[in-house]
Amino acid sequence: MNEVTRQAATRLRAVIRTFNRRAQVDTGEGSPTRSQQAVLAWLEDRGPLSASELATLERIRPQSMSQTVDALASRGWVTRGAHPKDRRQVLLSLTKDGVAAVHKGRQTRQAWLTDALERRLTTEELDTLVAAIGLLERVVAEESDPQRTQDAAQGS
Amino acid sequence: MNEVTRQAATRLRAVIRTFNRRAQVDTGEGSPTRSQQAVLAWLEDRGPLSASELATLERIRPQSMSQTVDALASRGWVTRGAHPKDRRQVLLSLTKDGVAAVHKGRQTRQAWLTDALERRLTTEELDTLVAAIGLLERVVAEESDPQRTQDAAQGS
DNA sequence: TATTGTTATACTCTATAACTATA
DNA sequence: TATAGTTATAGAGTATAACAATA
Repeated sequence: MNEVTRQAATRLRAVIRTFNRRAQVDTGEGSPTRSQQAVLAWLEDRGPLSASELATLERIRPQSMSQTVDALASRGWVTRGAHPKDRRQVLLSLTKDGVAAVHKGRQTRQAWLTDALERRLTTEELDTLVAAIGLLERVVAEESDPQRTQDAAQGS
Repeated sequence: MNEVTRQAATRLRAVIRTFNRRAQVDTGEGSPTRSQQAVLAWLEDRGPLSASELATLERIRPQSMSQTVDALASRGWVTRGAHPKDRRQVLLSLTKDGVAAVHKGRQTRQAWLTDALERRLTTEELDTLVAAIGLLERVVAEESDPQRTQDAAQGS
């Protein structure tokens, strides 16, 4: 094991830990929680999805997703619709309020970060960061792990 | 607001979200939980600390830290000792088992990351990442915010 | 039988409120 | 009065177990 790699891993874990602390912004009463925000963002990005698909995307159990979806439906941010071909499935769709909520939530959660990036990095440093984000996306990408292929392939 | 900054922020938040999912490795029965691991790491790094100091470092309320400390003491990973000058304070110290636990926990939690860094990045790309980690450390650093100066200065 | 979804229950992490002991 | 620490309680987020409906 390369020592440079080991140190990079330690520092990366530490700074992401700090990042996560900073990211716990107070979003106020009317805003989605973090897990709710994630689900709303998936629905905005990919359109109607089933609870199973959302659970796979978020890498949590379907039972856990069930509760998040329930909360979102109670708030009027998503509606449940029938799947055209498979009556077991329930397709979740964003309502108008849901779209507004995800936009507001994203703006609130991202404000501190865009502010910090603007104020604390030069243009060149921002370029370096963007390049590194691309590398990180590669690093954290899912393995083509035989054990998880089945799950990963579920999204129809 | 610069569009490049906005997109960088969105991608950074997304990749860190994925990172966090990947980081939720199964550490098994005998290992510290994530919050326990963090406390053990602080004690290893800085020596005996009070519960208040640990709460400040972790940016959580003292009442919350109390519970984590309680769990660590029950496991025999930390011991409570008297503060030499202030009898209100309780100084937490790592036991031998605690040192072993934090080492094992770090190794387990970090394995997937060092592995992925080694296998998916070239040496030059790793350099870019390390440079970006330095930038991120600056970005997430705490403001010299007048409202929090008192808290931040507590660590004696 | 397998898959989708739900309900019940429990654990981790953190929060607020209220309290004791010490400064 | 202020600070350090604790106990009680609650909510968010996730897990496993058990079940119903549909494929």
